[in-house]
Amino acid sequence: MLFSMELADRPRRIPTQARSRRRYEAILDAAAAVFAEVGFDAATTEAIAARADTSIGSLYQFFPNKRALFTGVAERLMARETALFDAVTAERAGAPWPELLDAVVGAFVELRETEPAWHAVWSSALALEGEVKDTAERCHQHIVSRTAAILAGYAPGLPPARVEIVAALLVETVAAMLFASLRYDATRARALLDETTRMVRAYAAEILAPIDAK
Amino acid sequence: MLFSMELADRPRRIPTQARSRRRYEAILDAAAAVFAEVGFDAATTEAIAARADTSIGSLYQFFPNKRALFTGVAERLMARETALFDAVTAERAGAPWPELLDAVVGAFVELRETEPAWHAVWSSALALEGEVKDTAERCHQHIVSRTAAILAGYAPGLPPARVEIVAALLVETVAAMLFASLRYDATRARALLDETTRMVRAYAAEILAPIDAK
Amino acid sequence: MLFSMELADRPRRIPTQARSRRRYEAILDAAAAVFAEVGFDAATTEAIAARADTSIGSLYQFFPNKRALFTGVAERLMARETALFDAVTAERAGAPWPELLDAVVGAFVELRETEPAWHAVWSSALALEGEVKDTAERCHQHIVSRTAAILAGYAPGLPPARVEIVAALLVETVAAMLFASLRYDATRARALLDETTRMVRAYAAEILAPIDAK
Amino acid sequence: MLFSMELADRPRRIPTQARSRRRYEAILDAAAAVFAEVGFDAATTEAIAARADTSIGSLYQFFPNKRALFTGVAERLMARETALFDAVTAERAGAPWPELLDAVVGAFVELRETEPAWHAVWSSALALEGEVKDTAERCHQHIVSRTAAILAGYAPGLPPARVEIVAALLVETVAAMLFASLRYDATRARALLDETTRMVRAYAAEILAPIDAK
DNA sequence: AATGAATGAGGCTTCATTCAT
DNA sequence: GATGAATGAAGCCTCATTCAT
Repeated sequence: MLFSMELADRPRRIPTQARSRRRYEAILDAAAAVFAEVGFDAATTEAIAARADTSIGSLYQFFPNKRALFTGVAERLMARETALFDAVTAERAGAPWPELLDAVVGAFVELRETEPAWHAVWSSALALEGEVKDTAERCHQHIVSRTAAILAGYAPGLPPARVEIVAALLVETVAAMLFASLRYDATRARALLDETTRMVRAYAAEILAPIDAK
Repeated sequence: MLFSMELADRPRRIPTQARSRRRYEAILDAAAAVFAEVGFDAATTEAIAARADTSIGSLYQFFPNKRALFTGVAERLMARETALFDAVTAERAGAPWPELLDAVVGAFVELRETEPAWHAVWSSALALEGEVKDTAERCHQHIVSRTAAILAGYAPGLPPARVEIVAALLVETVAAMLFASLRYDATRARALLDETTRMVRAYAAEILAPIDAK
Repeated sequence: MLFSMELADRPRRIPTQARSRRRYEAILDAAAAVFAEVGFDAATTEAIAARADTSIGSLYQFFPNKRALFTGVAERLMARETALFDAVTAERAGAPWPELLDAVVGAFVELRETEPAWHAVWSSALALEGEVKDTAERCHQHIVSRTAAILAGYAPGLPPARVEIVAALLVETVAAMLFASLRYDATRARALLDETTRMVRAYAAEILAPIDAK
Repeated sequence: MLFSMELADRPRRIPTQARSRRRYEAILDAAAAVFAEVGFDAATTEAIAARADTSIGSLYQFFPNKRALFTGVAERLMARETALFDAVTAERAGAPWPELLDAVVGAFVELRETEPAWHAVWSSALALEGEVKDTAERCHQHIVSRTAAILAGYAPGLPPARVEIVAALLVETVAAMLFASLRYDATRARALLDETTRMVRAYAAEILAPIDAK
């Protein structure tokens, strides 16, 4: 009550001491695993604590409530996602558009396979109210903006409003197909994603073409 | 005990008498509204009963459990969706591809605006186990298959395997953007969907073109 | 409220019209069957109505509540039991004691096999409060008194207080073994009951002997 | 989910720490009292928790469900019963038969007066499915077997099959009269049990006599 | 009288969160 | 800080009973 900010859906504080830090990460890993396995609602704080080899008491030392745990997992994932996007695009600055596209999609396919909570986070993040939603939207928006900036570089003639919406569509589409492909077996998932890049390339070609043509 | 075989996620009985039928539909509507507002897990059977202006007792007379309620909502929606798809495509049989595409997207935009549970159903249906998942998958598969058939008509030279994956991508993409657009304000939602049809057209053009060209 | 006697755990009225009478008996039979199968608590009024091929509405026309249903079953059984005891003992009035004993035990074994609710009634009747308990006690007491009277005939020198307790023990023992034998398979049940009569005979011999001896 | 294998009707864990142990026993005592007062079905977990001066939460920390609570009460009672029987019979090994009989009956009369749940447990244990039934049957069988062994010592000439059924009858009879006497006032209960020992003695005398005679 | 849909109190159980040790 | 026992609000669901038709 006195420290009402503790009620927020955020970690109480991110510890810096090595020991605490380790425990904090262990809890986050456990939470990611449990959320991934059963989803936000079915996940229990006790299961997470057990998975992290700690007590619920300790868990609540770091996270004021269950949503904060989810927020923690989400934020860590979003940070990685943002960093990955920035890294991949920085690395290929100036590369031909299709190559860039492939690189980004490839990187995210890998990310999705590495991060167990990827599916759980993206399917709940936007449904949940509060912090998580904001974080997710911030992450999404960052990627869209960066995409728009890159796109503007490739198609300088495109009006900014259009750039913005095209970027949004690209990001939404790739994210959605990454998501959808989880429902497919490995082979078909691969095929769906390959076909996605083909679609996006065809689309990008049309958008970039007229400008080149003129 | 009496209804021991009715553990399935299906209505106990679907009433035919006008009065009961009305109540049954009212419960389904209420369930759709509540699921739409708070999602499957946060929805309470009591809230649904209250919304339907009935008692929980009555609710449980029709539906043996909460999942059955969701299944009911989902199946009604899926049935409408399937019917809508079939109607729209039948009506434009033979129409130029872009026109067909616009008609389908338009119809689904409207459906989504009419059906409050659309979002809730599609976001939970595939996550839930049992009946619902099957129904959702059947519905999805039906639309993909029909799309594939139509597509094959427009591009007779395309190998069947390719047709299948392209159809899947088209359906997934349109569905996903319908879904994503819910997070946008009306204007930007419109823009996103318009841009989606543009993307899909560009992609379709590329797929259909080589065949025409040859 | 106005007719507060309707709250009693008794049938509302025992119908005399043939049609109603038939339905009343059907309900009682159904109740007996259901109570026998699952016990008082697990029995549902709906299951009983269904078993009797009537509606719950009709059921409640005859019986004001579930306990009344049980009371009805119990009373019918008790009446039969009392009548049976009286008939068997009347028939063998003056017969040698062991013969009488065998006849009574035999008759009750048969009764128990004919009346599905026998076990259910006796195991719940005394646990339940109210009407049923009274009826059961009345029935039990009737049989004990009659047994005492008979016993007094065979052993005129026995002080009345002793006669009473011996009669009670005899009745309790036979009833209890009838009850216990239900937990045994047919062969062992038979053996247990045979052994019971042997025990009772040995006991009776000792009680009657001193008097004969003098 | 975490305790998914603990669906059995057994305690989740039996605590060893003094404090928890005390609470565990308090819950068991409360359960015994409530089951004794109203029976298994009418007992509510909430009433048990209240009686134990705890919250339901705590109750469910030890017992996964209501049946487990009953099983706990039953097993504790059965253990005491078995131990008591063994102690009493061991103590009088070789004593004359009537003395042994009196000692056992006396011990059980006392046990029944000390254990409030005695009646409730024995009247429900065999009706319930699962763990409880098994435990009850094991306990009963143990006492019957021990009785048979003792009996065989007193009457070495008796064929084993007969020993078995006689032992069963003795145990059933004593148990049943212990049970029946609960429905009597103190004086008459005493009288019934005294008469029971008289009956059993007469019976035993007859069984043991022929052998002595030869 | 008969029907069976409607009612809602109340039971069991889970699980996020607190707090004494 | 760490622990994990304790708490109790809240959800799902059943079923005895009522009442409109």
